[in-house]
Amino acid sequence: MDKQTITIYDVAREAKVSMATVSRVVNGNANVKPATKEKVEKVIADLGYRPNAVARGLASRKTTTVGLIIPDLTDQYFAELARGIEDVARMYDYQIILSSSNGTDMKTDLIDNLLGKQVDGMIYMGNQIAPDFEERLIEIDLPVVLTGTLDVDKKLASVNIDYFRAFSAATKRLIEHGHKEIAFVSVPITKHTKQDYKLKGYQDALVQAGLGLSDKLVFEADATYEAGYAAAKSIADSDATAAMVATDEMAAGVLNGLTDLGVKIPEDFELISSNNSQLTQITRPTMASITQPIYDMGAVAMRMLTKLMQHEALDETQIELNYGFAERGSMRKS
Amino acid sequence: MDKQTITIYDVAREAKVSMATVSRVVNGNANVKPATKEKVEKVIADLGYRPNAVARGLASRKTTTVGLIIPDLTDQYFAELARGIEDVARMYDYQIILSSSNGTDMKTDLIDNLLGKQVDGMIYMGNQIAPDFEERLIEIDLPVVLTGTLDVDKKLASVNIDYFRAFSAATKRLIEHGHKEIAFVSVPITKHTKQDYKLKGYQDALVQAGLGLSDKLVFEADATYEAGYAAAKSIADSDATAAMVATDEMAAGVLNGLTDLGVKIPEDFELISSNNSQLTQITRPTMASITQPIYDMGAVAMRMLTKLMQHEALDETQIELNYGFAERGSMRKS
DNA sequence: ACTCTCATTGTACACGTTTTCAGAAATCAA
DNA sequence: TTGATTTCTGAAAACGTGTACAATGAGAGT
Repeated sequence: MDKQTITIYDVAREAKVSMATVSRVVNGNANVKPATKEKVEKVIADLGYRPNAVARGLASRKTTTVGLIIPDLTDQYFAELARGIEDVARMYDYQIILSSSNGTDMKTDLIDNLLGKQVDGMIYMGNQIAPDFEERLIEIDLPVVLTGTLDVDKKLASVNIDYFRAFSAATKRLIEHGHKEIAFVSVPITKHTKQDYKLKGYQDALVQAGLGLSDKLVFEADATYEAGYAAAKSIADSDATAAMVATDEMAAGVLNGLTDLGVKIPEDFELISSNNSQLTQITRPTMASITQPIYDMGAVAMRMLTKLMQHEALDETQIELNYGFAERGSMRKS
Repeated sequence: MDKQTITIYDVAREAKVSMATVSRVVNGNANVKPATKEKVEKVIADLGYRPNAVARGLASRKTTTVGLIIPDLTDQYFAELARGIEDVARMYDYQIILSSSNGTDMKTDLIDNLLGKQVDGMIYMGNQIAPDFEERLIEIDLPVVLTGTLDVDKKLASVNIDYFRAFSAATKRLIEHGHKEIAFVSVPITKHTKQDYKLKGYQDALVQAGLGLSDKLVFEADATYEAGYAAAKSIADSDATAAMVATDEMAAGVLNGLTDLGVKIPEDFELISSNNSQLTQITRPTMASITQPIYDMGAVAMRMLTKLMQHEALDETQIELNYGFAERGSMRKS
C-alpha cells in the first residue's frame, strides 16, 4: 500500500538536521559540511530513503523524463534507434516515456499527453511526420530532436544521414551493373520527408547517367514484410531489373516475393536495401544495403537532447552521420 | 521556457468558480451542476488548460504510469509483447516508462529507479529473472505482472503459454519424423525459468518415446542471430538430425549456419523454432514454429496489471494462453 | 414562515520536494 | 579578542493538484 513511507522529513529527523540539508546532500549540493553530509548519507542508507521523483518534479519543474515517439516497436530500424537513445538516456539519468504512434492515429494529442507528464524534452522518430504534428512540435517551447526524420525547414534539431547522397551513390552501383530500369520501392512518399530525399537521390543517379525517370518504376507500400512481398508481383511485372528499397522489412518481402515468383536474385534481379539491420543477413540471398549507424544516430540524438535540456549550446542542429555500403548476396560481384 | 503557464487557478478565476470545482470537472467527478460543468469545460478549452500530471501524481499518489522492464528492444519477441502492452496501456490511459535490462546489468536498482518515479505498477519480461531481482519485485508492495517469464513459486502474477507442453508436443513431431537424436538449442538455462520448462518439455517427449537424453544435444548460447549461427557448427558436429530452438533469432542463425555448412534443410536436418515471429517467414526455408499469441500475452498482462492497480479481484493470477504450431519449410511434409 | 435535506460549491490543508533568504557557526585577519 | 568574511544550516514559501470538510443555497414538507 504505502509505496513510499520514508520521506525527506524522516531522514531529517533521524539525522538531526533540517530537510533542506538532506535535500542538499541528495542533490550533491556544493556546500554542506563533510561531517553532516556523511551523517545524512548514513541515515539515508539505513532508512532506505528514496527521493520521490514526482515531488521533486513538481518543486523543481524538471522531471528528468523524456518522451519518445516511435511508430512501431517491432520495426528493426526504430528499435535500434531506440536502443541508442535508451542507453544514452540512462547514462544521463533520464527516463523514457514511450509513446507509439501506430501509423494513422498519429494525432497531436500524443504530444499533449507527453506535455501533461511534464517531460523535459522529446525525441521523434518516424518515416514521415505530418505537417500539423511538426508544427505542434515546434510551437511547444520544449527541446525536441528528430531522428530518422527530416523536417521541412530544419527548424527542429535532427540527426540523420544524407539520404540523398546515400541513395544516389547506391543507385549508381546498380547503374554500373548495367541496369537501365531500376525500381524504387518505398513507404508512401510525402514531400520533404526522408523518403522524398531517398527518391530524389535515386532520381539524381538516373539522371546523371542519362537514364530516364518513370513513375512506373516507383512503388509505394507499407513498411512491412507483407507489403513488400505483395509488391513483388507488380515489380516482377514491370521492366525493372533491379531495385532500391527503402526499408529492410520491405526489402526482405520484395526479395522473398520475387524469389517465390521464380526470379533469380542476383542473377536476374539485383536489390539494395537501406537500413542494414540484421534482416539483411538473415535473408537468402543476403541483402546488399546502404549502411547507417543507426544505434549511433539514436545515441547522438539523445545526447543532443540532453544538451538542449541543459541549455548548452549546440555546435550544429542538423547532424549528418556517415553512411556506407555493404555488398551482399543480392548483388552480383562487381 | 514556461512549459505550463496555465494552472487550475487560471481556469477557476476565468470560470468564476473555485479550483475544487475545476478539479471535479477535470476528473469527471459526479456532482457538479451541468451548467457549471459546461462553463468550466469551455474555459478549459479556450485556455488550452492541461492538467499537470506531476502535481496530480503528488496529490493523489497515483501517476497512471507503469514501468516496463524489457531485456532488448530489438528482440522481436519482446518488441511484440511490448506492442501488446503499449496498446492496452494507452487504452486505459497509462503511460509506459521504459527500462531496458540489457543482459548483465540487470541490477535491482532498475526497480528502485522505477519506484522513485512512483510508478503505479510494473511489467517484467525476460528470458529469465535473477532470484534477487524477483525477490525485490515481490517485496516491493506494488502490482507487478510477468510475461514471457516464469517465477519459481508463482508469487507474482504472470501471463505465459504452457512452455512444457508446447515443447513436448513440438518435439513429438520431430520424433514422429523418425529422429532419434534431437538437439535442444536455448539461451542459458537456469532452474525454474521459461527455458527450464522448455527443456523439460523437450525431455519429456524424448522419454515418453523411449529415447535417451544426452547433454551433448543441449546447446546454450545467447539469444542472438550471431550466437545461433556460431552454434550451428557444434550442432553439425553432433549426432543431431533435428533441433528445437528456443528463440527465433537463434533459430534463424542455426538455420543459416547449418545451411552454410552444407546441411540441407529440411532434407538432412529439421528444425522447429518457438516464437513464430516474422523471422520464421523471412528465412529460407521458412521455419516451422510453435506459435504463441505474443501480442495478446502482452495485452493480457497489461490488462491484468490495470486490474491489480485498481484493486480489482483477479480470476486467476497465473494465466496461460493457448499455443499452436505452424508447419513450414524447415520440416518435411508429414 | 421555518426547519430540514440534499445537491452544489468553496476553503484549506496535504502531497514531498526544491529553493530563497536569513541567520548561525566557523574561519580569518588584525 | 574582535569584527569581518565565509561557510553552513534552517525556516518557510513555493510547485499544481486532490480532497476532507465546511458552507451555501434551494427546494420540500409542515
